[in-house]
Amino acid sequence: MTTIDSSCAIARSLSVVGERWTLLIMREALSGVTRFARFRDALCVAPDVLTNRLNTLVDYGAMTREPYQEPGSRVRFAYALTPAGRELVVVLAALQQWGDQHLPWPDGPSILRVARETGRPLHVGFVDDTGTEVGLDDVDLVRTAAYPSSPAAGR
Amino acid sequence: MTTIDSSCAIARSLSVVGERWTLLIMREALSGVTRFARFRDALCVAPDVLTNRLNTLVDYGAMTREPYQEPGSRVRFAYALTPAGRELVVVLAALQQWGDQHLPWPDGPSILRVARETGRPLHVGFVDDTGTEVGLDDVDLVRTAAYPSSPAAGR
DNA sequence: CCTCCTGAGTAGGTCCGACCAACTTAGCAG
DNA sequence: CTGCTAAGTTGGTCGGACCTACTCAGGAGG
Repeated sequence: MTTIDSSCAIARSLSVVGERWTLLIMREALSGVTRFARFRDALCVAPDVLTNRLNTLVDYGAMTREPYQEPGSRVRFAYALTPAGRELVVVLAALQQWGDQHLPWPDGPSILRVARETGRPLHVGFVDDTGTEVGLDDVDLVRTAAYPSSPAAGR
Repeated sequence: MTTIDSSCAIARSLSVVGERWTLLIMREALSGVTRFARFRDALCVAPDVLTNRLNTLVDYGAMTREPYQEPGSRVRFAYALTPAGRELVVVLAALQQWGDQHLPWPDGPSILRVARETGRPLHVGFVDDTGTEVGLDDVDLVRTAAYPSSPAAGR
């Protein structure tokens, strides 16, 4: 996936988070995991692949790699989400919502999205600049002048 | 990706749409593409890979494969989005929004999301059951009883 | 009739990346 | 000085992505 230079924002995002394991790594990170071995053990992902994915996440600003030192231990490295990385919760929640609806699981959802303040259930949707929600059928994707006219340029 | 039987809805969704090309195929489908050759030419994807991806999308209910016949031509097949497939616009828009914000492109966004009725710009976000938007920091992901306790079960 | 063209794939070979297991390196604990 | 652990690196295998060429069916044109 070397399409980071695509004019399509979807393709650019996918070049960062579209490889295998990456979004599952972000799921773990959002639930508080920061260390290499915990990612590896939680996901059973091969260490070389994990190294690779963490590096691209750091390279593109979704995570930071920072040394830390627990008392009585040597310096180690922690992977922390950046604000940009934290915003991927929208993508993850959208995938989760889709999976819950269209690929249901006998026991029901294993994770719910609720508002921290009110406890109300949440869903992911489209909102306009006045804060009112808009249904999927009212969403229009319009091309700007930046849209490429040549074929295959949207790759 | 044979994790369609995961208890995690994110992992299940990714087993359907998480492979390379799949979400780009859905992007084309959402902009009206229905035929094999048009997908292939728009994305420059290898035909065997395209066959494979279209089949899994059909298998899991995101698309249908239906024969059609243009006058003066033999029967061919069209790939059409199902309602479930159309709902993936939320995932695509979330990826697009993230890419526009964090991996910007010199010419600016090539596609905008606007409300069909009002023309107002749209973004993807969390909405509660009263229709009010909730900021990312107010989103809480809570585990239900269906959440697996064994390690690596969330894969 | 024979040939060409087009749409929708299938088939064969190459190569890269995921996977697995073993090894490494650095520091602390006993 | 021997283990133990965290955080990787390295080497080999194998499946899937990739590219090219081929197939197959039905018009259209000559």
